[in-house]
Amino acid sequence: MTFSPRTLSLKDNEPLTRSLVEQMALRLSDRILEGHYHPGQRIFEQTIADEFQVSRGPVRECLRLLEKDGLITLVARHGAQVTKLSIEEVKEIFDIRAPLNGLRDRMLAEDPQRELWLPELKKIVAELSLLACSTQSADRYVACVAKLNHQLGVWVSNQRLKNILASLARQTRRYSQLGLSTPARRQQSIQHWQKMVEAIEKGDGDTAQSIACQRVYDSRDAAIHILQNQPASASNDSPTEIKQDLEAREA
Amino acid sequence: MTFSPRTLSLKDNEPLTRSLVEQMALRLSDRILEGHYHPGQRIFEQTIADEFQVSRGPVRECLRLLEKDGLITLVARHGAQVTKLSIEEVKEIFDIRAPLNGLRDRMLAEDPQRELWLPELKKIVAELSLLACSTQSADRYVACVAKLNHQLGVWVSNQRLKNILASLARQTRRYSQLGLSTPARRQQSIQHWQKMVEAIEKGDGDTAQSIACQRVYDSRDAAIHILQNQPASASNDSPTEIKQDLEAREA
DNA sequence: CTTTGTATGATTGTCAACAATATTCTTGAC
DNA sequence: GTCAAGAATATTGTTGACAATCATACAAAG
Repeated sequence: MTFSPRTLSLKDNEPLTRSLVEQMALRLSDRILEGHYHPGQRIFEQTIADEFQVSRGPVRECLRLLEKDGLITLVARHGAQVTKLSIEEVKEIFDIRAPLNGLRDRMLAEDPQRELWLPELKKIVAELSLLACSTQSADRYVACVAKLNHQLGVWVSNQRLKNILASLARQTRRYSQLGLSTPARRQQSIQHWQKMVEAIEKGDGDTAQSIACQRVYDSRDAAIHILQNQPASASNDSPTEIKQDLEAREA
Repeated sequence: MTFSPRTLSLKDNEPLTRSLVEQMALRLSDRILEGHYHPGQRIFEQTIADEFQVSRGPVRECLRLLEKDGLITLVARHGAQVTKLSIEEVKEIFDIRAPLNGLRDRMLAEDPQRELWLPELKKIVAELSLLACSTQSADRYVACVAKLNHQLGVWVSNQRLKNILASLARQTRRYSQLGLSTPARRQQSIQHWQKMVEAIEKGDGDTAQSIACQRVYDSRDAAIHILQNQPASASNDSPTEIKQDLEAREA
């Protein structure tokens, strides 16, 4: 049991530059984002430890990381549960994303070396335009927007900005999808992106910033509108989450 | 040893709503911010554990928290050291603070209930004006600005924004002080604050936002200017920090 | 029928010991 | 004197066990 647990208890092909705890955090956050756990569901240390064939120590550190990332909520002497955001909290996060996306896109528009990555950007936006026309490809459109945002993060020089934006995007992933569920919204979205490319090409930071800001506010409003009309997915207020406890246990 | 370690190993008067780990994180970050540890200094788990009279388990969780807060840097299989920021990194953080402070002050200016806290705000700004005139009270001026920023955080409704801003402010605390070291800069600073109060009183979100943004950029430029002319405090590039290791061990 | 107290199990919080790795020190050759 | 290899030490990574706390179920009293 004790021979080289770091390489054995997880996928061997993953790089060892990341610690065991960080690898677990990555895989756990994937599970949460893919909907394997649902909001409000409790997460038990021993369960996770068994699944990863690790003791509870590293699991606890891992949960601290996920808490700081906003994906789970830790209550002292009660444990962890997948973060369940109220409509107000979703709005809060989008409100923060707006000016930060504005900053990012301004920096990109004012990047002296933007010629290096502009072709790649145009390619993705073109791909996006095709998907936007199709009426039934909401998932693929969302995936492409995610890819686009990821690439923009790669090209931006401010590493901390990149990390904060990635964290906020993760926290609102499921709600961003909501905002792009109608073809009309996707049309609006693609127009924003096209104008963004223009602004970046011209080096117009002001325009790029305001477009980015507006784009986030539009997703915010669309998401909130849907959430308010379908309160089932965000208003389950049973205080103790008993059913979900049982689900977690029988798994 | 085992009788109620949670209340015994730390100050008894602290509230128990916070876990032991969070209490330690608070006290450790205080130490870092007060300069008890200097940038680049290594932090050993066992040393901290001994000082707080706990085992290394909680200390490790605590260090994970501080890492996410940017106060320490964790390297796998090497340990923790107090984060040492390059000039570029300091600039990065200020660049993020600018639009977020802008958002905060816009939200404050557009708060329908701002009448409730405006008098208190005016009082602090008045206090600041007095300190700005005095030529030798840099420390007290900095402290007052910190109090002001803290209060603004209390009044803003977006909890996440408040937390992110607080974290970024902590990371740049020692550099913000640098930016306010000259009386001229303090004069510039107080003028910004006075215009801010006006804008908030009028409910002028646009102006409040742009003033806040400019205020951060001014501190950024002042801090960077000083850092570039006094590179001693940020360019100690000895890779292993040997001397500081020794200091830490003999303590 | 509701409520209160109690017992029981489940879960988190902490610890001390061990394993694995990194660092420092010593020794020796050149 | 400088460098390299190996030993010794220091430090981090992980574990299993125990203590403290929480939640639930159940019984008894009102």
